[in-house]
Amino acid sequence: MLSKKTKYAIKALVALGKNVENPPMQIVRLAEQEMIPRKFLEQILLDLRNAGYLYSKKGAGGGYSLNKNAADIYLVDILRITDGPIAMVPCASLKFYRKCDECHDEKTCGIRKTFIDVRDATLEVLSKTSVADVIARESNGEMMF
Amino acid sequence: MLSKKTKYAIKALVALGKNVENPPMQIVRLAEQEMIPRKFLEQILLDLRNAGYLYSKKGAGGGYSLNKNAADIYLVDILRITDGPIAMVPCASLKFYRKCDECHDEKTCGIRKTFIDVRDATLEVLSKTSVADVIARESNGEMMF
DNA sequence: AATAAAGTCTATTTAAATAGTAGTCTTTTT
DNA sequence: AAAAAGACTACTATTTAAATAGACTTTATT
Repeated sequence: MLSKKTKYAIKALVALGKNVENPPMQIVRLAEQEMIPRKFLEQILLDLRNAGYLYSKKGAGGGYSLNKNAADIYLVDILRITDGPIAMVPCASLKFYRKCDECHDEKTCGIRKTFIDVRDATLEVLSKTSVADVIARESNGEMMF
Repeated sequence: MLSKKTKYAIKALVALGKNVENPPMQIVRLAEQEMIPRKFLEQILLDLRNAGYLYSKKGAGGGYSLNKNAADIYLVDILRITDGPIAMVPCASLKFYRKCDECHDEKTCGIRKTFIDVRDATLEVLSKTSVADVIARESNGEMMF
């Protein structure tokens, strides 16, 4: 399951993506608008900023805005920032590989390949979906979330 | 991430799949062999049994064995028993649908479709992989887990 | 019939991870 | 100088996963 952190991150990016014509948005406003606990959102935005996805400005009139085009921000990358690995087992992770500790012998474990396939299938979808796609779908009247 | 419960379940099924020519295997033996905490394994086996995947026999000479052919036990079904939904968001779940609570308005949420696609991609892999496949791969010398 | 060897079932405890909060510091504008 | 923002770190609470405990039931053996 996706963590709330990730859901909040996506929501924030979508909101900022829609706000792109306007001046930067303050954390407090964003938190209220998206119903996200303010201090929690603060941390999330910081992470996204430190990863280069957001631009922030301090002081009066400051706030947050996207640092990239919404079409260039892919959900995979966001998930990796907020939730870590995409794979369901650490040993099948591309970016966060770790040895599985239930597994005494990597050579004789029969499930890794399956979960690498799952990972690849997931990656296929998530690395093609951008924040812009999410925004586009919202207005489409499709049933979502 | 897969829970330990699920990993243990898969391990147990694999071990029982290999034990199919022999008399039923006792929980204690299985726990020792697979290095799974005994009482925890006990619960897991019960779940698998109640779902129809295992046969158990009480009393002296009793124990557990597969109740289906290993080729007919698919990982999807096991995951659903031990971890619940396959989807990453409740509103994208086929078997465990729930409304997402961060989402005030299902109509205007842009991420559901993406996570339905992810779910379908995952399902595609997991519903084609059986315990027999896992066993077959073990002996293949492929690097796993 | 008695005993021992198993599994069954439910409740509880512990530990880890997630979610959320608090507070102080820094930068920028007015 | 003051006020309005974000930056950063530490802490607390809540939830979920993992593990443990114990009393009960069934079956085989003697």
